[in-house]
Amino acid sequence: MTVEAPSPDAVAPARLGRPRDASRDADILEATLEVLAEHGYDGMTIDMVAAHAGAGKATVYRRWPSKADLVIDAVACMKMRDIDLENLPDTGSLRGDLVALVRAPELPEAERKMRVMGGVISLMSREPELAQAVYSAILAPRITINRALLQRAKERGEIRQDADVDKLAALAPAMTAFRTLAERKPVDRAFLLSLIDDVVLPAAGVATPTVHDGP
Amino acid sequence: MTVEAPSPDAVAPARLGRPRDASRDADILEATLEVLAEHGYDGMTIDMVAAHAGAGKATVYRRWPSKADLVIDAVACMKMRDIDLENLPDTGSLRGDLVALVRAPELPEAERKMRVMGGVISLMSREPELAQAVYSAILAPRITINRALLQRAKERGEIRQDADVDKLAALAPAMTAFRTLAERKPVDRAFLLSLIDDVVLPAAGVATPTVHDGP
DNA sequence: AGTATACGAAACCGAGGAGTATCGGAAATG
DNA sequence: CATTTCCGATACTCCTCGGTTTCGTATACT
Repeated sequence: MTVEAPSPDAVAPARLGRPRDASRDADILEATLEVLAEHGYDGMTIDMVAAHAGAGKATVYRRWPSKADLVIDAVACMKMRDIDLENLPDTGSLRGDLVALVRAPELPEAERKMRVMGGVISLMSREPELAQAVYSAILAPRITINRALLQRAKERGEIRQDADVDKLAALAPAMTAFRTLAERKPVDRAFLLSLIDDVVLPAAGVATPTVHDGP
Repeated sequence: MTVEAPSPDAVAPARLGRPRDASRDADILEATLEVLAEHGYDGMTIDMVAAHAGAGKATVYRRWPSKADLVIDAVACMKMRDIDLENLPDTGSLRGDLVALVRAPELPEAERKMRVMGGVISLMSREPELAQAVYSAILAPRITINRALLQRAKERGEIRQDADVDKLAALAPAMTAFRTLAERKPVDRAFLLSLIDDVVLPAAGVATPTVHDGP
């Protein structure tokens, strides 16, 4: 994304003048997400973001050419703080794996992701790049993890062999988004556990749906 | 909602001058929904709505005091064209009832409802009246119908006695909204039938999940 | 006819926000 | 120390859009 200035020595950019403070980038992106989650794309102004980041407007526009570019970048940069597919939970049972993904300290962050998505949803139709960023940063991580866990359970013979893994993998994210954005109710641990025990596991055809309350 | 002019004879308003053309109301509300579905709340301008309805801006503002009021009214007025709870389908089986609700000619209308909701989602947090209108006009009808059908199936002993009827009733609307707004894929008959057969019915614990293709 | 209002079209007003430019100061290079 | 660029702050331009008003015409009641 970043255009490199023409320099014969690519290793040492060695530009003139005061160098950019890289820490401002992260502050601005974080402020963007915060304002976005609270006010949505159109309710967010660059001044809000700058003030929230303790930065000047010029500092924002020196890094991103427009509001749209800033938002796309901010959304795309949410991707990282998630679980990598390498070390998934492996408790032996599908329920154990799913419950292991419900970690209380991450719930507010997950809920904010949903609110960010809500704040840009009406723009996604006209900005495919934004739609792509939302999908790969917010939706894909959870769906992909769920799919992997379900597929493993299927191969283990723990769930129905004709289970629709793709739909089941999207089930929890869909219900969570729905609850946050449409019903405007909180997504707490109880809701997620009930979702696992009363919807996902029964739909997957797990033999013994267990009682709530996890490890 | 309408304020009545002080008139001794309530039966005959008998106002002076040219009377309002009531047909403009419906045209403007319909135009509002159309523009809303395509551009979202902030992308929609009153001029767009007026042009789309073949009306003048003044005609709009003579009826609604502000853009927000117009949108709330337009959303609230979607409620009607839905099934009433009085004559639900009653085919004898839960699957039959659910499949009977999947009627091809109504799919585009249902999809537009979802896009309208998407265009307004970021505003629902700051406008409780709008959130209420969205819920009762778009979400509540489907959810309530599903809940009634599920409850009946439960009393019939067709589904698990410990099935979470409330969550199951919201399942299809949530997945449909998710598919339309987040995944941006079409909601066609095949998707809805697969949703019934591969997710809802298994989750409800129906004994024999049947093959796709309905009556 | 006379009056009062609704209609579509278009001009108009004012607020707010995206984006730019300027300023004094700070931090790097040479 | 000179130069160059970054920084936060702030003033400024330009344009869009919500909302109002005006105008010529149409349609009702009296």
